[in-house]
Order: sequence, then structure tokens, then C-alpha cells
Amino acid sequence: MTVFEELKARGLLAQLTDEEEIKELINNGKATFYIGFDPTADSLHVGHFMALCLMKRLQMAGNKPIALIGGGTAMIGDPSGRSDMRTMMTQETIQHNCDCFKEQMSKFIDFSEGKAMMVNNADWLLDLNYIDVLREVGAHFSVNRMLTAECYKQRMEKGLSFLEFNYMIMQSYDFYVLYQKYGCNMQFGGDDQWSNMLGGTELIRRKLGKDAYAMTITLLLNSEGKKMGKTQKGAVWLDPNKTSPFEFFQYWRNVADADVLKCIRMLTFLPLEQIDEMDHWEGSELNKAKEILAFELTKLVHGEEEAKKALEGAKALFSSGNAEEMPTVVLTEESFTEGKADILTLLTASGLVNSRSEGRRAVEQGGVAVNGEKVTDIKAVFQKDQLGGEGIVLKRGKKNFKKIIYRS
RNA sequence: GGAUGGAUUCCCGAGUGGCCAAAGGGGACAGACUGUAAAUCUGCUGCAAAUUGCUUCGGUGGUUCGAAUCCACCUCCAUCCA
Repeated sequence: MTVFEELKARGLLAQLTDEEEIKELINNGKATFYIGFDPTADSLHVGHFMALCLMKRLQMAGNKPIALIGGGTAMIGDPSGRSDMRTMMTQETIQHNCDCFKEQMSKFIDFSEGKAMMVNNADWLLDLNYIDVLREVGAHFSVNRMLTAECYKQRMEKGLSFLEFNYMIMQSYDFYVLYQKYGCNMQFGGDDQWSNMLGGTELIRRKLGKDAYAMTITLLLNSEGKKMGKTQKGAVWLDPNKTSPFEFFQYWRNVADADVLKCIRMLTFLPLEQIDEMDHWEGSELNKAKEILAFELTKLVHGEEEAKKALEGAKALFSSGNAEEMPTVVLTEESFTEGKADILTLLTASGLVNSRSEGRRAVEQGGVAVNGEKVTDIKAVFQKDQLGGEGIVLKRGKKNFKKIIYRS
């Protein structure tokens, strides 16, 4: 099976400028392609992960990837698909984020000599001269056409600043620069990037009379049409300090039935035959598929050892309510008054609730348990020595567990 | 620069002097049912020493016994005109 067929079978391909030509190039390892990552946070997330996997797949087929970090474009902020302007980031923050991105990416992609490259568009965007850009690049863009682009649709109602309007032009310019510098003839990206990417192919055609290609990967949406990899608390990060391997595992363990197979297909490297097999699974059997999904992904992102720990931990926790591997909170003297701490203090100190009021509600609604026993009294008190040794397992709701230990 | 409309809690959105911690919906959270899923039903959704107290309706000042609500100035946003 060729790379192209595989990508297609996994449902990764969304839009392509020229299917035949792209197929030809990537199947024969003749593509030098780039994917841009704007450093808008200090860690990569699931969306980036898909792009990195695509890079990896194509690299394995002999193509040469360029990972572009958007140190320059992050100064502008991509308005695509957003209803509000992004908060502007300081140069220091962007630089910090760039460094974090670099480090994380190196874990997934082999950047050794000749295999792949990493560049930062700050290197050429920051020193541009305004008038030159307007004459050289701006002259090739039609405002009328840009305004009809899908990515600005949402912003036509709420307003679009001139700053953000220029994002497409900067991204197009990136492609143009990479084409000339490194012979980069393709750009890949998320489907929300389509208009921005077309800007680049067009600029190259107009300026150089050459063909370049663009291809987008399907955005990972759940059955409700929302982007996956987002929780109430924010994104699911790849950085273990921001999203622990256990939390990461649990996120995928809990996806909806309707989404499991799609996720396995798009995100894991499991052979397609094996996935097709699972496609017939129904009902509670799908639970097994979720476990596979969660394990495979945790393995890819955090390594096999962490994945095993998360799997074992989750199994133990959900069957017996106890486990070795569990997020643990160590309490200090401050949490106690006269050697005692009440249930609300334990809940807030463990981070299971955000305020004592919230904790009170949780207890009143029967959502709190200690060592498997429901706590119904908001005044329940625990002695220091109850929390020594193994400590206690505090549970809020069905899926939130913390081990609480006191150490003097 | 001018005219008009607007800013309310996580989001949408009602409220135009006391009955307002603020209707309704969405989301989130918790309970029941389940399979760590979905759907459904119920509860809940500012903070706290909790039948009470405190802080909140873009910002600052003012009027008033009392302001999300009235007045002044300011900031930001949208639409139309230039």
C-alpha cells in the first residue's frame, strides 16, 4: 500500500490542490514539504500531534519534512476560524514557546542531518520592509478575493483587524521563501489552513511561474462537530507536566462510541487490517477499542512504560478503587487545625474542587467518597494519623481520584 | 471626524430604582440508569465562619435611604456616513 493510499484510507486527507501530482510526488519520496506551527502556547497539543504523525509517515516514505515554527506569524495571530482576536503575545513569550516546541518536536521527528529541518519564520519575517512587501507581495493579492475566503467568514460579523488580515499574506510569503530556499514544493496543514495555503501556491505561481501544492488533513472532530483534544480546562497537552500521562490516557479512554474508530484510524499507527477488524465491534465491546486507543496514543506520546502504568492504574482504580499509580497529593501542616482537617479542606487541597462551596455541593449531592465510602456529612473530619502511611483515596464524581497523604 | 446601537455571571441572553447573586437557554459539574460511551430523567452552577454575611452587571466619579438600572466623563465593539 502506498503512503497516499494509506493516508486516504485513514481518512486523513481533506483538500488537495492536485491529487494526481501530489500522489506521484509523495509516493516516490520526491516531496519537500512544510507544516507550520504557531507557538501560541508552551506545549504542543493533539492537533499538532496529527501533523507530526503526518510528517513522520511521509518521512518514512522518503520525503523531506520541514517543520516551520511560526515565531514571526505568531506576532500577528491567525484569524482563521476564530470569532475573536487572539490576545497579543509578547516577544519573550513567543520565544519561550518556540523553544518548548522545538524540544517537543525533536522527540517525534528525526531532525538529523538531511532527514528533516526545522526553521523559524521569524528569521525572515521580522526584518521585512513594509513598502517592499507591499510592492513585491501585496500587489499579487486581491482584497476582494481574500475577503471571500472561508477563513474570514466568521470574522466578517465581529470585525477583523488589519493586523490579522495580513496573516494570510505572511503565511503565503513563508511558502514562497521556503520554495526558493529549500525547494519546498508542498505545504500541509489542518483543514482550517486551506485558504492560507492556497495563498502561498498562488504567490509562487505568480512570482515564479512555478507549481507548488497544498494538502490539508481532516480536522479531528467528535460526533458533535467539536474539535477533539479540548477539555473544559483547556487543551490536552503533550507535555506531561501540563497533562499527565494518566490524564492523557483517560481523555482517550472516555471518547464517545461514535468517535473511537475514527480516532484509532487517524491517530495511531496500528495496521489498517487490524482496525477494520475492530470496525465490527459493537456495544460494550467498543470499550476494548477505547482502551486500545488510549494505550496506543499514550505510548506514542509518553512512551511504552508510561502507557502501561496508565493502563494498569486505570484498571485498578475503576475495578477496586485503589491503585499504586494515582495522582497523589501530600498535605503539609498548613492544612490541619489541631491535628484535624475536614472533608472540604481535603477536597480543595487536593485540587478536586476549586472552592469550598463547590466541595460542599459535591458532598451534598453524594459525589464524594473516601476509600470507597460515600461521605455525606460536610463536617466530616479526618485525623492526621488517618492520612499517614498509605493515606486515603479521595474520590469526586465517577472519574476523579486523588490519593491524599500526610507527611510531617 | 460625525450619527446610531451596544458592553450583564463560563457562553448566549433577559432585567431599565428596592421583590436581584440577577429570568431563560447552552455548557460544565453531581446523582439515577449504563459499559469509565451515548440518550434520558433529577439536582446544581459567585465566594465564605452558610436560614446569615461579603463581592459582582466595561471603567471612574456622582445622584439617592437604596444603583446592573438614573447622571457625567472615559475605554472598547458593531453598523452607517466621511
